[in-house]
Amino acid sequence: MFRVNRQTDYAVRVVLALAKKPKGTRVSTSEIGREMLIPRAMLQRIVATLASGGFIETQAGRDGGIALAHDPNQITLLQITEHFEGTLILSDCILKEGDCPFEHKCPVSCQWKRLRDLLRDEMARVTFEQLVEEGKQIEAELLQHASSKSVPVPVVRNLPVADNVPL
Amino acid sequence: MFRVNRQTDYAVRVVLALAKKPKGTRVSTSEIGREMLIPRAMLQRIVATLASGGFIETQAGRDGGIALAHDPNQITLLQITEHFEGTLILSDCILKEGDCPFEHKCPVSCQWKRLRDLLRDEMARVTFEQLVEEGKQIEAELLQHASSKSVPVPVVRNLPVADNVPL
DNA sequence: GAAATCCTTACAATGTCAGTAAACATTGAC
DNA sequence: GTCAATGTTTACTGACATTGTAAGGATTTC
Repeated sequence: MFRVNRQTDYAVRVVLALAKKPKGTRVSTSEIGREMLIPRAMLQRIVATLASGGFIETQAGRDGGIALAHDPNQITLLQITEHFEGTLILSDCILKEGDCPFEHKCPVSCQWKRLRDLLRDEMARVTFEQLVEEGKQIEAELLQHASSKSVPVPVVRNLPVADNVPL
Repeated sequence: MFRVNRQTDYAVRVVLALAKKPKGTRVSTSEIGREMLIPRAMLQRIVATLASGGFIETQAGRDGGIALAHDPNQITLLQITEHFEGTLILSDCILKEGDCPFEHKCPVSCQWKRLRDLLRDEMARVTFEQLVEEGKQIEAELLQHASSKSVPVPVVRNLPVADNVPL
């Protein structure tokens, strides 16, 4: 297949939930679990992993909880993803030097590498500040169209959508 | 993780091997297996899958073998990949309508969708004709530098490499 | 009919992932 | 100091996908 683990999805949701709140707001894990519909035990590991990556600050004990360690505009989708998935790789053949019997002679590995760099670059541009903003826009659109009959479709602004894929 | 199956990698190699040869050349599976270092039993399945996708034409019997069904410039990396992996998906949350409890309210799914479209678009631009050309360029560079001391590093021409990824 | 080839199916070994559970450590309120 | 609420860590299980092996069947040429 070709997709991020569910754990990573969950982690993104957690960071987004924190990014939505005023800076420094501390929230208990269980509260986030309720809000974001994440199984408790999974969430425990995710929180620990986020903390080990320095993305959140944790506070044990009564009234404890977690809070973002940085501004949402300093945290990118790439950072969270790679912290949970490891460095992005589209094909094993560029994983290790010498792992592929064709080494540098292979044009395919060059392309996989180029595509990976492209994807990484793009993911590095997506900050959680941006995601929060887009979330607000989407909610505004939903409210605006609430009484209309048409189904509201969210639009990501200022971002060209590539749909000119042949075949 | 985040990578294509080995089977897909193998399949790409098979198509590339065929694309390198003069149009219509028929090659036996076992020969490709030797050339591309693919386990025999795996290769059988891969060839069958390629045939079912209409990418190759097969001929049973003595002097049989496989040949490309189309020009290399009509076959893209995306086609082969999606035929073996299914439609590209970066995150499950955009897999099915109604599968994600947040539906369209979620800015994250919008981004995953945008990134996926970007990647698909880029992969659709990579044809096997291009891969063959790049392979020739790489070999030429290798020959040119064969007597020099520097380790030859292949360069993909006219393709910007995104390495300005922060952090 | 025999040999070479592609096609299909079943199966086992391995690894990954999602989720559960339980014990532990830390903190603040009383 | 004790207790309760919270985060931390580890072990385990079941489900599933992936890789690879093996065997038999179908097709074509000689």
